[in-house]
This record gives sequence, C-alpha cells and structure tokens, in this order.
Amino acid sequence: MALSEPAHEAEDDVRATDGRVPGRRGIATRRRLLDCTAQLLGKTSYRDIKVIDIAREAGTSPATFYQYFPDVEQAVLVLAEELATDAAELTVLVRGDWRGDKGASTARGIVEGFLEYYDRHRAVFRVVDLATEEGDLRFKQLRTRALGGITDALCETIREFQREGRLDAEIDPTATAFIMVAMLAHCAAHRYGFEFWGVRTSAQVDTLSRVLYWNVTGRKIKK
Amino acid sequence: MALSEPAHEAEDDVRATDGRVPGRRGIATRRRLLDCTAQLLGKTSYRDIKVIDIAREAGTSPATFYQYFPDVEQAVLVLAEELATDAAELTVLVRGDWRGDKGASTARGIVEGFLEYYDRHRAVFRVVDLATEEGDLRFKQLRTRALGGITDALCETIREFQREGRLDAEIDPTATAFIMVAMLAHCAAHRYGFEFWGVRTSAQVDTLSRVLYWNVTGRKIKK
DNA sequence: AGCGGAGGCTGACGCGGCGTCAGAAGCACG
DNA sequence: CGTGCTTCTGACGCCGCGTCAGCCTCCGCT
Repeated sequence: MALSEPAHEAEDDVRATDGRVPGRRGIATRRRLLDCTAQLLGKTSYRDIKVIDIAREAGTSPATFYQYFPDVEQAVLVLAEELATDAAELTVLVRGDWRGDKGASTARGIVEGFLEYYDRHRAVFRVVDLATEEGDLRFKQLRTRALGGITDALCETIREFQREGRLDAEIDPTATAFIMVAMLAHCAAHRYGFEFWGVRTSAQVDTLSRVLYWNVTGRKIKK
Repeated sequence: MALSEPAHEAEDDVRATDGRVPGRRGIATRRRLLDCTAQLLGKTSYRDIKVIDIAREAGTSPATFYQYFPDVEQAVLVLAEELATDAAELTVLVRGDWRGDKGASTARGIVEGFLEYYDRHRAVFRVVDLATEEGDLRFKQLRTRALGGITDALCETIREFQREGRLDAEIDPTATAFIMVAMLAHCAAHRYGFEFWGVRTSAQVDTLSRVLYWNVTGRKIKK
C-alpha cells in the first residue's frame, strides 16, 4: 500500500467560506493570513492563538479572516497541506546509492535533509503531531502523506537488501521503515532538548546515520 | 550528568492560589478537579478545554477551580509532575540482565513496559510534548525528569558494554541512549497510526526490541 | 470618462467563557 | 448553639468569537 498520495489543493480552486471564488486581491489576503498564522504559530503557544491576533498581524479585521477560513484550525490545516507537499524532497534523498562506501553518506544525507526539513516546518509540524495524537483524521492523513513518501522509499530499499539475502528474512520492512522515520521525527522535534543536555548536533547526526544505515543495509557503518 | 532528579510536590505542601493551606475537603476538591482535567484531556482537544468544562465535570463552579489553579495549564503541569514521578518504574526495567539469551527479553521488557507506561499517560504526555516543543521550560524539565531515568540507565549500560570492547569506542553512549528513547517515545505516541497502515503491534515490538538490543549490546538479536 | 456591479472589507452586535470579588454556606470545636 | 475558619459560588466587567448587513474598491464595459 502506498502511503504517499499526490494530492494538493491547487491555488485556483480555493474558495471563500461562502463558496465564491476569490479574485487576485482575495487570494493575496488569504495568503497573508496564512503567513501570519504560521508566523504566530512560531512565537505563541497554539492554544493561545486568537483570530484577532492573526487579523491584527495581517493588518485586517477578524471578519475578514472568517471570510477565508471557518476557524484557526482550518488555516493550520492548509499550512499542513503545504508541509506535506513539500515533503517530496525527502523521498529523493532515499533513492541515493546504498552500496559500498556511498551508503554511509546516503544515510547521512537523509538524516541531515530530514532535520533541515523539520526545522523549516517546526511550528506547523508540532501542531500536526498534536492533532494527530488527539485523533483528528484530517491531520493524521496529512501527516501520513508528509512522511509516507520517505517511509515507502525506505521500506522498498530494505526489501531490496532483504531479497539479496543481506538482511534476515524475518525482519519486517514496513515496521522497520516506520520506526526509522519515527526516530528521525522525534529527534528532529526534540533536538534542542538534546543539545541542552550536552549531546551535540554532530553526535546526533552520527548516531542517527549509523542506526539508519545498519537497519537498511544490515551492515555496520565503516569509519 | 544525571537527568533524573527526585523531586515531587508532596501532597501536604499544596497551596491554594491565595497561599492558604487547604484542609481535607479542599484537598479532595483539588484532586477531583485534577482527575476531571485528565479525563477531559483524553476526550477533548487540549485547545478546547475550558475551565467551565472542568468545573461542570467536577460538579463545582469555575470560581472554585481558580481557588486551586491559576489556569488550566497549571493543572496540567501538576498532572505532568505525577507522570514524571511515575516514570521511575521504567528505570528498573533497564537494570535487567543484558548478557546472553536474557538480553533479548530484557530489551523486549523495556519496549513493552514503555508502551504500557505511555498508554497509561497518553493524554497528558501529548500536552507535555507540545509544550516542550513550544519552548515551555517547566514542561521541558518535567519531560526530562520523566525520560531521564531510563535514558541514564541505558547510557550506563551502553558504556559498560563499550568498556568491555563489545561496542566501538567511537559510539556516543549519551546520544545513542537519547535516540533509543526518542524512538520509543515516538512509536508509543503514534502506534495506532502504525496499526492503521498494517503494521501490527507485535511487529512493532519485535522491531523496536531488535534495534534496542543491537544498539545497547552491539550484537544482533538471536531468534 | 463615467458608470454599474461583482468582489472585498469591516463595524457592530449578541453570546459565552474568563478571572475576580464579596459574601454566603458548610463545618469543627468549645 | 454560637464562633471562627475553611470552602464555595453568584454576579460582574472584560474580551474574543462568529455573523450579519452594508460600505468601499476596483475592474470592465460602453
């Protein structure tokens, strides 16, 4: 089963809450509201974000916000959609060369790419995670779409090594791929917590790369 | 550096918001409010929990809530404190026997214990995670106390195997321990998402145990 | 240029939760 | 049964929510 579905709200079938199709100016206002939402998400607790704050930040009135989104959650949902679409770049990283010496740097590339990707979307991602855990299916689906690509790709690579007899047949490729992504996601989310306790970014990247490389290829990384 | 600090608000230096020390009845009311908060946290989005809901659920008035907590966040903070104290049970699991055949079941015991622990505290844990990621230091500290014990213990075990030459000297024990805990935490949080995609709990536990065992002992698990 | 009309914005309003009092109710003890 | 402390709550002003009707803007057409 493929986890990544190539679906994304095109910029031209955007609707206002009353069903009308906005023109140029409307699209721009909507965009400004989204950007301000993202910005506030970065500096305020999600729980405390008020429509009136977003409106003020965007230099408009609360009523205008409601013209484009039924509530704050819906606006975040759109941001999350963009995050999911943006995640395609991660899949590419997995398609690198896993054989021989190249393997180690492919693993490292994934780790670095993932951390960078997460950092770029940190504020939105944490809301997606929360909503997913709270059982919200729309966010859950989006999260799956964001991380599904890289999971699928890892899964396929693992299966390949397994076919060649490098990895035990008993290993569950899907479970392993999922767990690798879980590891990456959680480390990305809490990396600054790590640093606070004396674990440097470089040590994190090294260790993550090692674990990833081993689980995909079945070999220990060479130094 | 030890991550786990044995500090916990004793039930008898509890204060009302005005500074007075509550009596029997007061303590009971406070407790009821905490329990209702936890309960609501399980069935409502954190963002939507209102003081008035908690009060209604507890069969009292909002004003009473404010007598014991300045806001909802503070109540959750107390719940989080209990979660952190409760985490001591996890540390014990790591102190098992890692040698020979016993090692595999020690690893499995940690995984199962961790998942069970997380499930019990799921609702509070996700708020702790969110607040931590949002940079709230009080929650971050609590989270560190909750997960610090098991991290420390794993770290020490890894170091031991390293001293015996079973693990490469280059491996960073702290980083590895942190990453193992990260893996566990994230899998615990999103395990039902996994199941939705066809990854059974048993496959998760198997794979987590394998990865954990390998990273701690340096050996592949025997089937 | 002038005008009509669709598209875009907002002021104003009723609603409901917030957080704070002062004072009412409950309880224990002499 | 009264006294004094603890506990609870009704009432209030405040503010953000979400929804209108109506106003402004700007485009396109003649």
